[in-house]
Amino acid sequence: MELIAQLKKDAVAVVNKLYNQQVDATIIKIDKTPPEFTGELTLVIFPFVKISKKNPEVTANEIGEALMAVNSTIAGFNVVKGFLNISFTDVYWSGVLQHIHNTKNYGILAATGKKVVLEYCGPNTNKPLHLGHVRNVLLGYAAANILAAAGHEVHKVNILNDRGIAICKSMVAYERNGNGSTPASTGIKGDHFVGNYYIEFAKIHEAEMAALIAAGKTKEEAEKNTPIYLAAQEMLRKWEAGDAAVLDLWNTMNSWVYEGFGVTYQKIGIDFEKEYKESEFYLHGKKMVQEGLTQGAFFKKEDGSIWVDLTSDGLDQKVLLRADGTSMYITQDMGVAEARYGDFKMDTSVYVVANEQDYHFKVLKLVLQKLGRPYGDGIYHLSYGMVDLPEGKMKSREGTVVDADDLMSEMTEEAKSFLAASEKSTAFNETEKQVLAEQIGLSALKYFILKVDPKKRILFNPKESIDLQGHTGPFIQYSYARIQSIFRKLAENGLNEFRLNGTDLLPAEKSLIVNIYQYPGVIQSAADNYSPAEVANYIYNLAKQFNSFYAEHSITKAESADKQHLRAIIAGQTAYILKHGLMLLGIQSPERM
RNA sequence: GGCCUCGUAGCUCAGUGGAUAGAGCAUCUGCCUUCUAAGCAGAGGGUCGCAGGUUCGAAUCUUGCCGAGGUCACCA
Repeated sequence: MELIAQLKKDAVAVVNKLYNQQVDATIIKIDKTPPEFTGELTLVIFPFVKISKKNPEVTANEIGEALMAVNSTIAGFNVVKGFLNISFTDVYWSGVLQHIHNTKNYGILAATGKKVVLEYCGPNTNKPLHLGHVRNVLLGYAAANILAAAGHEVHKVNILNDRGIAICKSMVAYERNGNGSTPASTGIKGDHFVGNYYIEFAKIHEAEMAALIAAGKTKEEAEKNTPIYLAAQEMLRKWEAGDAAVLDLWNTMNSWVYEGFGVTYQKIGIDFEKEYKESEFYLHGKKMVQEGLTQGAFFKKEDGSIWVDLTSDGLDQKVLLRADGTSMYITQDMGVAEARYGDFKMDTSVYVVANEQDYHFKVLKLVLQKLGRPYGDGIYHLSYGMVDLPEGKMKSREGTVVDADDLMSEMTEEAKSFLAASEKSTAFNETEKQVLAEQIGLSALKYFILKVDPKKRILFNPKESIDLQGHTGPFIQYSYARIQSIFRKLAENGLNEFRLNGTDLLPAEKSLIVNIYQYPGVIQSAADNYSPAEVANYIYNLAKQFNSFYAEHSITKAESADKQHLRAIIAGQTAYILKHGLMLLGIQSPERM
């Protein structure tokens, strides 16, 4: 990065001197030189032709000559149309490599002192996690890692939507048809067990609706008046009233769900520093609404409901508390945000939530700002596109929901059969094969999702399994594993330490160093943009570039000892970045595969 | 209808003011007595949704239109 900054400075000085001007750095445009041209950095000349009053080629040559005179790290330049392609010396790039080689934790940026709380996952406690949650948690976990690598102090938290009508539906169905069975007695994972009763509820509800419609009710009337729906509403009222038996069942069923979630979290490889339960904070949210009313930030309508007027912010009026005093969805988020600030005093609150809630988070931020909360300005909604199936949205009623646990198992099986079909299958014992298949299968799944820009929707076709070759996680893992194999071979010959001696670089060696040099900048940009996809695409390109190098140039049988050391260092740094980058994405790097 | 997001190769995606728009999958052709072929090298495949505007220069910024999705609930 300092390379570009220096070149920019030099360019400003040179242009001002050559053409007797006072230009500022904003008109300097420097890009990475595309691979089909010689050079590492390119200065775009077009902005200067008005000043120089000469054609682009002449201007470029003048500036190129002048730059060489002031900057001794520039080895040469070439001019193509309006572009000045600049090459730096092999000595310079060798020095860069040496510096990186000496840097502990290369890619980790200096501490910023900024505290970030990142909320992700946010499951409802009435059913297991599905593909949508998978994107959420992969994105959240990776974003948290990247923000931490960029120097922030990051705290990962979960929000459990543990109350409300949904869990009551599962509870009612369980009371009717559960017959005292438990996850333990049935051998069913807790979250799936409770989810089954949610499905059970839907079935009963549908049957009862049909009966009501047959008895002459409209669909809308029937929807709200089936005996089981009324029972769920009654259950919710009792819950809010603190009915002991209802609370007991609620606690029991939620504990089953949490146990199941824990297994899924572990399998997918995510964690939380703290979990907030909606049930514990929604009451505080109500107090905040009352406070806002007293302050005059909110207003009360005749029926007693409390509203916020956001029309001056380009939004509408929004109800915060119903006339009967019961809370809204937004109330819990207010309460949780307050509690969280008490816990962490964070500068930024990142909420990883799908883009269907864009409006909600605009409102939340404005409401907290109107309440004068110090954490209001720091609210950031990391909004991501939904995961769609070829038929459109996932619908539990149509059984098209892709279950998170099933999906992970399927990918593991996929990797397992790929391995079984390979001749290197014999190199691993059964336990190793199982571990490897999980690492590779999960890698394929995670990379498939993370390589896509978060804000774009993802199309997932369950019929076409996720690839294990090409632009995939396993490709990057494989590139890493092959480099490790090189180091095992070198170690067999007693070579464990490497140092740079000669400084001559082949173009392929130089361009790998240039690419390695980009890594901290990639982390910075990925953190600024909350985009793990930037890291994912960068490490893919690095792996691809290295694989190409690998096919052309041997390391164990390099032309000279100096070349062997140089390439070992390049390979070592490449492997380090691949592993580190994968780690940021929540993907493991097997040493052999 | 208002607002928001997206539209790039047959498919899945990169590319947010610079050069002849790039990868992967799929199709086709080569490469394993040489560090792991989950790899490498190459071929074909494009009106960057459409039309205007700004600019020396537009996939990128802007306006309009078309298409897809989301949202505008006293649901969460």
